Amino acid sequence: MVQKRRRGQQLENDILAATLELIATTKYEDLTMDMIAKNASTNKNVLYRRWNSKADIVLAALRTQIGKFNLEIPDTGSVKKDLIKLFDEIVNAMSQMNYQNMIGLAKERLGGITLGEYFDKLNRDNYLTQIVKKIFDQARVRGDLKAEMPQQFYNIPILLTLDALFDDEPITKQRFHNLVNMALMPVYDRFLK
Amino acid sequence: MVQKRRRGQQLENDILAATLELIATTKYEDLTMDMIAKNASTNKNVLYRRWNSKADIVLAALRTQIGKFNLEIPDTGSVKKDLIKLFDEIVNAMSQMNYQNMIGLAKERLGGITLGEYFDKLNRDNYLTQIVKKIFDQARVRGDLKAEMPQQFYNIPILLTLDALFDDEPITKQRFHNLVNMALMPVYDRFLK
DNA sequence: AGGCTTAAGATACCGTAGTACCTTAAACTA
DNA sequence: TAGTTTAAGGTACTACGGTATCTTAAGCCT
Repeated sequence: MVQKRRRGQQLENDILAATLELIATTKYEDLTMDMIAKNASTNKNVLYRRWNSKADIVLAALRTQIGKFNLEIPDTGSVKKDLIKLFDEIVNAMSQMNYQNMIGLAKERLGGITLGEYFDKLNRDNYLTQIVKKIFDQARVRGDLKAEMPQQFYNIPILLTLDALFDDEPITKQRFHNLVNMALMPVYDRFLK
Repeated sequence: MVQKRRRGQQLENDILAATLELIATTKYEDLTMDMIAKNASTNKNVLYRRWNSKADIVLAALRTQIGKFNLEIPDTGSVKKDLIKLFDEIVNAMSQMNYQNMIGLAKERLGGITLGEYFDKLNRDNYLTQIVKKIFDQARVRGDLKAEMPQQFYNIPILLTLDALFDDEPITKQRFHNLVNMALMPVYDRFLK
């Protein structure tokens, strides 16, 4: 029985699903483009026609899952409470699904992405930073903003989160609460009424 | 005339010098281990006996230069002034030597190092973080420390510096002053008398 | 239905990081 | 000085990211 030839979005979805399937059991450095192609019953060329690199396809696959987390944009009326709620949701989301050991996985599996690739994306399409910006948009609408914050400051949460991921301490709500209270709010308070 | 066979430290120095020579004109991704080996008149095996990866050898080579900057540990009697002085020295050092375009170079040439490799080193042997720790050691000796700071907080300067390197704004003293005043001191003040 | 265009399938290829393995010079030991 | 150990030199190899090129199926247009 010959497999019907898939096209377009259908094929793309299948490839990302195949990538996710592999990344659940294989660390990033050990994951090969040929493995992805084979698991999706296709070949490397098809991958490279859609994505520019291994990092790209893996990030794309992970992003489909981040979407499923369906993180609400917190809107408690306070930037600090919004941030706490956001990180709580992240910790919750991580402990769900088959993401129990996601910290170790993220470390191992994202570890192979290069700094250039990473920082390139940081400002463009980083999910956490987008949410932080939205939290400040809400504050602006409420009139809670005293001054506009330099763009770079919106990156601080993801920088600290990433740094936290890569050291060997466990990721807990408490730890993020400390980050919010001791590292984020002291900085952000300056821009808030 | 046959080249005498070099050994030990002598060989190691030659290899790092050869690496630096190449990295001055070649971006990280385009630099090959064979190029380094050839330029040092040796072979890849010798490199891999001393360093574990291309990232390792390149970072080691760059570190020899950072050493030459001979950054003094600032000791002004105030953490804030120490940090300002430190970043001023860094900007000065960067504008010296043939480091005029070092920002672009660092971006291009370090961009190929992976996140894992980078964060792995961050806590272990990051030069900037070491200096920040020393600045706090001095504060501790002076009795200026109200409470011990979590380890992760010593990383904030290098994280912000790296993030600044990878966006497209020019690196200036003013920019670092803003970072110190608006992002670092609000966090650190909590631990200072 | 027949012809055309697009993109998937398949295979072969290149370059480089990293390894295996053997030879040989340098340094150490007696 | 002879013998031994250590590490450098040299060559060949593997594996994987990424590319080139050709064939062929799917979808579209008339």
